[in-house]
Amino acid sequence: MTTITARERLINAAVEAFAEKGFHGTTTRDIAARAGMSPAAVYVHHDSKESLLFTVSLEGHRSALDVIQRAAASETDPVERLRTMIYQFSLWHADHSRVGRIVQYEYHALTPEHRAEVATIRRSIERTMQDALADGVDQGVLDVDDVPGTAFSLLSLGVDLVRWFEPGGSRSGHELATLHAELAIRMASRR
Amino acid sequence: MTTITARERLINAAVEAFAEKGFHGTTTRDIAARAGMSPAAVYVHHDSKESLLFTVSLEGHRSALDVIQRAAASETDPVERLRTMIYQFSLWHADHSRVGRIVQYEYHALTPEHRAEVATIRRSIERTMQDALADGVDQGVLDVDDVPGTAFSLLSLGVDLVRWFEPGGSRSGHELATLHAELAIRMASRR
DNA sequence: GTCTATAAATTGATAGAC
DNA sequence: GTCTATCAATTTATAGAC
Repeated sequence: MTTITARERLINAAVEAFAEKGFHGTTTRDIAARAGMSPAAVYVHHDSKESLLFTVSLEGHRSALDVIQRAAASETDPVERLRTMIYQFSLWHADHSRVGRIVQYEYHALTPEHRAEVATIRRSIERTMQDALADGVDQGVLDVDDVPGTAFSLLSLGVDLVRWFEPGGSRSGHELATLHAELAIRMASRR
Repeated sequence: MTTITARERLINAAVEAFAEKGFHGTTTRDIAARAGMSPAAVYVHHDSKESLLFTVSLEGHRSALDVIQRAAASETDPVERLRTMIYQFSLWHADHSRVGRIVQYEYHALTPEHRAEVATIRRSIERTMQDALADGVDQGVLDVDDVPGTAFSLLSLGVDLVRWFEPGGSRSGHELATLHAELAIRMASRR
């Protein structure tokens, strides 16, 4: 049995609210109401509105990094590894589109210190993607002129999902992730 | 000689502020200060903070649509047309990254009526891209399984630039747009 | 740990003098 | 068309009772 603490209820409410209205468009009253609590209850469990954002953003960044690192480690063939990495990264953004929106779009609302902390995770994600491309080029299986630029572009496919993706829409996350993986291989494989 | 009206000064100030802090994170006092005016002066030239956003967003959407439509009309060969469309669309997002950020990320801050108006422009952009792909497939020059999905993915390359692009950074808009155009051809051309 | 009540500051927008 | 002054509402966060 999973017990949901008041602290977690507030985090879930913050995810909903921040994803829907953005950090600055969300009031602490709104978060409290979504969690079924009074405005004052927020501050019993969290220091500030920004610390609530940081909690969500940090957890989201860690989860996205974990997904792409696991995918990178799961395959040895560079082409299949690329396919899995892009599939999983895009699928994560579809399956966690609300958290993903907060991760990607509320980055500037973090304090400088908190922003610096998630920035290191972002760099790890980018490096993981670049390393996978560079290794495929070294093995003579991939053909990538501009490794950093192509890595960014591949990640953009997943990232940009959160701008418009709605669960229950006409396309499933699996469908979009499969398309992205296919496009990624065309972008990076030898022809 | 170009005369800049007070109204335009306020629009430029709003572009800066909205791109930097988002619509809800920007105060009308901030906009006024950037334009070198008192807070009250804003309302002499614009009805509300949201109408300032709408002015910027509408003009931005129209400009982006214009760029991709001109590019589509400038070439007849489907491959070269695709290259030009993606090059120009990505270049526009790099050259207008602040307006682009407002176009893409402050869409939900518009009133429902204003949002509906820019939504029709968005659909035109997507249709222009889809038509170009479908025509190339018909001519047997492009190979695209999922035309709507691929069109979205191609546009994502340019759109996602505005999330991180800074003028004067290590990569020029031309460089990125050239890369995107090359990747687009690999994604959509017959192999 | 929850609430009601409220402080203290900020916000979008307006009034009215010049 | 600009300003100073200000209103009315809202905001983040806290105080203190239970």
